[in-house]
Amino acid sequence: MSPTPRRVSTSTAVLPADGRRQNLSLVLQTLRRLGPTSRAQLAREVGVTKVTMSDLVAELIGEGRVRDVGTAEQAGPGKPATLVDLDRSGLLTLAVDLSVPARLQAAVVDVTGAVLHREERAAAVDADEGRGLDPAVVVELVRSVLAVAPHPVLGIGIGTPGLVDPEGTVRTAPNLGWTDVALRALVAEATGLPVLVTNDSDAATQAELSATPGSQDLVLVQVGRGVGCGVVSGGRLVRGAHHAAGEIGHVTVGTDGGETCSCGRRGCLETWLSVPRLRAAADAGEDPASTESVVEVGGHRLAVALAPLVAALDLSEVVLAGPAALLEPVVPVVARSLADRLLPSLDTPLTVRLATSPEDIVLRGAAALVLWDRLGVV
Amino acid sequence: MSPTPRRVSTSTAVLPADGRRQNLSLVLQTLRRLGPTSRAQLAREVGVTKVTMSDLVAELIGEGRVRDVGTAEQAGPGKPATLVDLDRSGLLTLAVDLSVPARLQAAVVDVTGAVLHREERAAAVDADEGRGLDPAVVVELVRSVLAVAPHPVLGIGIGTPGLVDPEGTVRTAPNLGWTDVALRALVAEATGLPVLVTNDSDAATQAELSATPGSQDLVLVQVGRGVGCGVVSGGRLVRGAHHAAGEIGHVTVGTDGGETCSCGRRGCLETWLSVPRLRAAADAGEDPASTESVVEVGGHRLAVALAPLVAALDLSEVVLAGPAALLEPVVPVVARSLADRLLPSLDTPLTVRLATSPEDIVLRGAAALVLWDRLGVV
DNA sequence: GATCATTAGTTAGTACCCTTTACTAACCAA
DNA sequence: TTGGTTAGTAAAGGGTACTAACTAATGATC
Repeated sequence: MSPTPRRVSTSTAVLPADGRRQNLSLVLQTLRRLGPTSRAQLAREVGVTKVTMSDLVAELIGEGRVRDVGTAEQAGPGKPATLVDLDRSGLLTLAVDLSVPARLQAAVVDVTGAVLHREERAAAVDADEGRGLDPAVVVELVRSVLAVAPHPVLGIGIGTPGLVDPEGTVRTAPNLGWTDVALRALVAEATGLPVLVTNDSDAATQAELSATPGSQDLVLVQVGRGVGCGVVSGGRLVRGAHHAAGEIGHVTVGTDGGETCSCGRRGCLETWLSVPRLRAAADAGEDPASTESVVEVGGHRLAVALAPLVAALDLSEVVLAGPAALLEPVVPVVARSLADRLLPSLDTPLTVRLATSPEDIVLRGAAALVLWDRLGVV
Repeated sequence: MSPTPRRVSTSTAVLPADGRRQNLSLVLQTLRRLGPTSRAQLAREVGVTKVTMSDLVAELIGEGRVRDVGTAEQAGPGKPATLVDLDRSGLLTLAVDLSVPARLQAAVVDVTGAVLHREERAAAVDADEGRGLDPAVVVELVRSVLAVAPHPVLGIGIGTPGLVDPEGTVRTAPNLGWTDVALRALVAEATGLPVLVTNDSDAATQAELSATPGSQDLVLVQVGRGVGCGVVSGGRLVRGAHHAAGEIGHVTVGTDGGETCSCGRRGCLETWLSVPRLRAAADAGEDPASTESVVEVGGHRLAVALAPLVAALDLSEVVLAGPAALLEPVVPVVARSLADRLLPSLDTPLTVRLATSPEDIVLRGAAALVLWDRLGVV
């Protein structure tokens, strides 16, 4: 009766060529999802005719993005299918993780998220003494990895702490001692490649999103020296009015005071929960089950902060990322406190869990963002 | 260096006809934004050639959506423009507001949001006695207004309390005593028109969004018997994993207890802030400036709940909707408490304000949703 | 073993959408 | 009057995806 028309949100006109590119991206996404597939099957999945799909596939084969992988084993009557698949060796990206200054990383990542080659640098950053990270170190690291990359890479993705504007300029990054560093422009000029710069929490969230494609509404909380998060609503990563979405580390939590924070106020989320705090408690052999323990208090306060977010956005998942051993005992605390503070959901209940694979989560997310930007592949 | 390609998020193929429809919608949106405009100007705004724009406009004129409104006064050299504009009289919708059972409303609304004709019904609902609202009342009300509508209407938009699924079935609406009422199907069958059913807070948020098109990231908090909200992130209304986004009334606020709520738990947002509570305090002549006043406490608790949301989504506006006289003193309290609990923004600070025009906000929002669904006009 | 049904993929022709190019119409200014 | 500028239309062309009809290859059935 009211068939909601397929309509997109653009501010500019859609030309036939735009539709074509969209459909090409859709083919790549479908191949990534299904693996080797026949043209006929692809046509059914994407919703075009076999004729059009043959044409689309031919174009992608011509670009080297897709290749023929032989015929399928027979299953039922009819001509056996000739399968095509992503040319996975040709979809490499260079990913950079600046989230830990003492361990700057760059790596060649393939389309599955596997790290093929990695290099690291240690940078000594002391923001208090005005000694920030020299961007030239990043450029050198990128050049070094690029020199040994097996194929030309599709682009460069960089996950960095701090606030990043859409132009790829790092507006402020206290952890790196940066203010208004035009990182994208710098690396792009040095390499001549497309460069994407993103906040590290956003990159991690993108990695999680790629790993669990079913999730459309989740928050990923990254616990490190501080606390940041990435929010996915309706399958889209939230950017925010000032590109500062996810900055929850200095939100006051609770209505009963708290410790004084480095920002000068009291009761910030970071004063309740952080890796240094959890590690100190673990090293001291504190009992995590005790009601007053760091794990108990930190998980509870995180839930207090997340509850309004979960309710207002109707999220289905809360994901914790960071040192797995330290965070694992926090998960049930958060789950319990959230359940205490929210109306139970009618359908599937809220899931609270650790990130599926915390290793290299920023690197993989940065790579995924490049793939998405260049190919429309998630 | 990295020109992010125009790409849309669909799961199905984009055909040229889809692009055409998108472009037609874009013309209507642009006309709504600019008012009477020449074809040449439209072509520049939308990003197609004059030729294509003439064709698009001709099609819209043929459909009766757009009409010629004479030539412009001369301004500079060249042939004077022949202006076209939305045929505003032909873009009527029927909007229904079920948010207050004692005052069910239906109205004919034009494209500017003006209410042309209105009817009301009073329904006595007592959920505790199992006496819910008879959906036939809604159907009768719609029929009655439809009978006197000056033109055929584009569609019917209904704002209702409760949880609404994408099929237009009201899953649960305690205020109406409803469970699984297939409202869309009922009204559509009775009228033969396209029907859209939405949560009332979402409709209100849509109305606010239409009124202030610049805002892309905001939360609208509707305070009534309970508290609900609508969240807009990146210009899109958030739906949530279970179509239950915005249900913040029963989130526990604070870490220091609170009154017992109708839901059985303690410290829910609704126990701190609601219209009955504010009205009782106002009637009792309580001093709103007192630290312990209902206004002070309610505003503070709302800020406690909103702070993590504002930070995580990097919202730029918090809008309060409801009885203006009661809410007006709450605004500065919320603003102050939010500022206390958040890091100050680098750029434009957070705005806290009342809804631009609280009258008929649900009706206008429901109408806006119909326009959006049918025409792609915001 | 021949025929039929079924499925994969291609070829040929068609319809639609937007563009480029070229034109007319209408106005101002010198 | 002539030149310049802008609005709008006409005709032709290229890109995109469609339908219809075909070939190819296989299993099932008689």
